[in-house]
Amino acid sequence: MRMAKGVEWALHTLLNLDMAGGGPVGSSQLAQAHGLPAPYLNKQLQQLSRAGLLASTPGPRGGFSLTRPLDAITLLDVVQAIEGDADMFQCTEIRCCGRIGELSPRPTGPCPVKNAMSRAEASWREALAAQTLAEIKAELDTGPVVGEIIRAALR
Amino acid sequence: MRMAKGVEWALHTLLNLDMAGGGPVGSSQLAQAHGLPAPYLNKQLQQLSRAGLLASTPGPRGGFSLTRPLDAITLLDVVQAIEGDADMFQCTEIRCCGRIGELSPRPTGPCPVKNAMSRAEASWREALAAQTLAEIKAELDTGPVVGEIIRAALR
DNA sequence: GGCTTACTACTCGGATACTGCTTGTCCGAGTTCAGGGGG
DNA sequence: CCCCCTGAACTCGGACAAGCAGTATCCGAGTAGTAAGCC
Repeated sequence: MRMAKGVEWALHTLLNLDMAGGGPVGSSQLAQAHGLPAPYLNKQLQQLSRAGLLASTPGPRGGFSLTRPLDAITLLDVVQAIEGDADMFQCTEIRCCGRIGELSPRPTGPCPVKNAMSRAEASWREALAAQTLAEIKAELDTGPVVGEIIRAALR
Repeated sequence: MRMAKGVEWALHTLLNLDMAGGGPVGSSQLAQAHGLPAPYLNKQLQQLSRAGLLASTPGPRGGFSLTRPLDAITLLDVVQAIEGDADMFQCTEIRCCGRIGELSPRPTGPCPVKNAMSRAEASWREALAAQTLAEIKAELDTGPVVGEIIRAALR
C-alpha cells in the first residue's frame, strides 16, 4: 500500500509551475528542475491535464500551465488525478464464498467490514480535501529569493 | 495504492475465530470457510501471530486462536500487522535534487509536502484505531443462528 | 518591401518494454496423539 | 492392567515461483515559429 511516486512529483511540479509565473513550461524543463525522468513525468502531467488541473499547449514555446490558482487545488485533487478515485480497500465479498457462503443465507445489507474501512478512508479524503496547495506554498516560501531561483531553474 | 487482499481476509478470519469459541482452528479450515487459498492465508495468519493478535499452537488439533477479545482489536492493528507500519506517502526529498536542489540552499525544516500528506494519513490511522472488531461484529450479527453456521463451517 | 507558403524544430500524446511487489504455491521442522509392546 | 516407546499424521513456519501494477522509455501526430520565395 505504497502511494505512487507520481503524486510527490506532481505536487512539487504544481508548486514550481505557480512560481514560474503563468506561462507554459515544457515537461523536460520541469523534469530537470528536480532531476526526474522527463518522459515519465510527462505521463503524470498528462493525467493532471486530463483531470483539468493543467492546460497543455503544443508546439514550440508550449508546455503545461496551471488552470487555476493554488488555493483552488487540494491535495485530494492531485491524488485522485494520479492514483484514480478507486477505494484502496476493495471488498471482494468473500463472506459469500466458501462454506460460510453456502451455509448462510445471502446477506442483504452491505458488508460491515467494507463499511468500517470506507469510513476511515472517508476521513482521509476529507483531510486531503482540506489542504490546499496554497497553504503548502506558504509553509515552503522562505522569501522572494526562492521564486527567483525556481524561475532560473525552469529557464 | 490498492490495499492488499490479505487485510480483508484477516478481518473476516478474525471475526470467524471469535465465533469459533476460543479453541484453536487450523488455517485450512479457516481458508475453506471463505474459499481462500489455504497456504497464502496461512502466511497472513503468521503475520497476525507475529503482531501478537493470534497465538499459534502446533501439532494435531492445533491452529490459531485469538489472544484477546474483539473489543481490544482495532482495524489499525490488523492493517499494520498485514501491511506494515510504513507511511504510504514516502518523501524522496526531490526538492534537494536537480537544478533547484543545486541552486537552492539545503533546506532546514522538514518537507511541507510530506507534512501535509502525513497529517491526512494520521487522521486515517486515527479513524482506523477508533474502530474495534467488536463493533463490526455487532453490525454483522443478525442472530444466534449465524454463530451456529460458522461453527459448522469451521468443523 | 510585404505577403504567402513550405519547412523545420519543438511540443504533447499514446503505445511499448522492464522492474518490484503482491499473490500464490510448495516442502521441511516440530508436536501431539494413537497404537502396540513390555513390565 | 498400567506404563513406556515408537510411529504416523497433522500442524505451523519459512523458502520458492508466477502475475500484475507501477516504473521507465520510445516514437509518432500536431503546431508554432521561421525563413525563403514570389508578387
